[in-house]
Amino acid sequence: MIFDRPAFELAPALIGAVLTVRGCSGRITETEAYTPDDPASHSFPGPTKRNAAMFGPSGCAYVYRIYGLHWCLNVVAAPGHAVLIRALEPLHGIDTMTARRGPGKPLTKGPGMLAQALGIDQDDNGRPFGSPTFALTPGPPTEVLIGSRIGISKAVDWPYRYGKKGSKFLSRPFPASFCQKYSGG
DNA sequence: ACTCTGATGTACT
DNA sequence: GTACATCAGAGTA
Repeated sequence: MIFDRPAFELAPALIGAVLTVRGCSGRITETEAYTPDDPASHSFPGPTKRNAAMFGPSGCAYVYRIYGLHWCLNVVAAPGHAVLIRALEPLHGIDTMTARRGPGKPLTKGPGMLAQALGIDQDDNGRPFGSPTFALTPGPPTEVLIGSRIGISKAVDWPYRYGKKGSKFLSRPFPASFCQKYSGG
């Protein structure tokens, strides 16, 4: 898995990859790309205390708090680039994830939900992927849908949202999207 | 199915 | 003071 490349290349390549966090894992079904020239990106103003991990080594986590309540998990790509993990298909540790989320609640169909399900918080900011307990492993080639990003107010039309075609584990459907096949790596 | 709104911390003007 | 890369619950239909 090559992390040191633009986020709009890493983001589709992560669709189908397996994310493992301390015994819980899931197949990535939805991502978004954020780049330094993107007004919606935390890296747009340049390095700050919050976004420091985005300018650190590739292949590490960038974790931030959103709306005072939730954590969001990104994968650092090239410097100033990051990929937001927005949804997963749960694979292992489902009982643990259910305990963290609460019975009957969706586990991982949104960035805040999956961070809670996986137990992600501030302590994971800057942590490198590549240990047995914190890993990102490539998946098979996958058909990837492309659309515009969710929950932002700037650069609304940039086609930087990516999803696994046909997946039921998406935060929202992809309306009338492009579809392209990516090799999972 | 949908729309509306409250909750809450932090970075920024 | 304002703006968030959000979610859950209540209300309407």
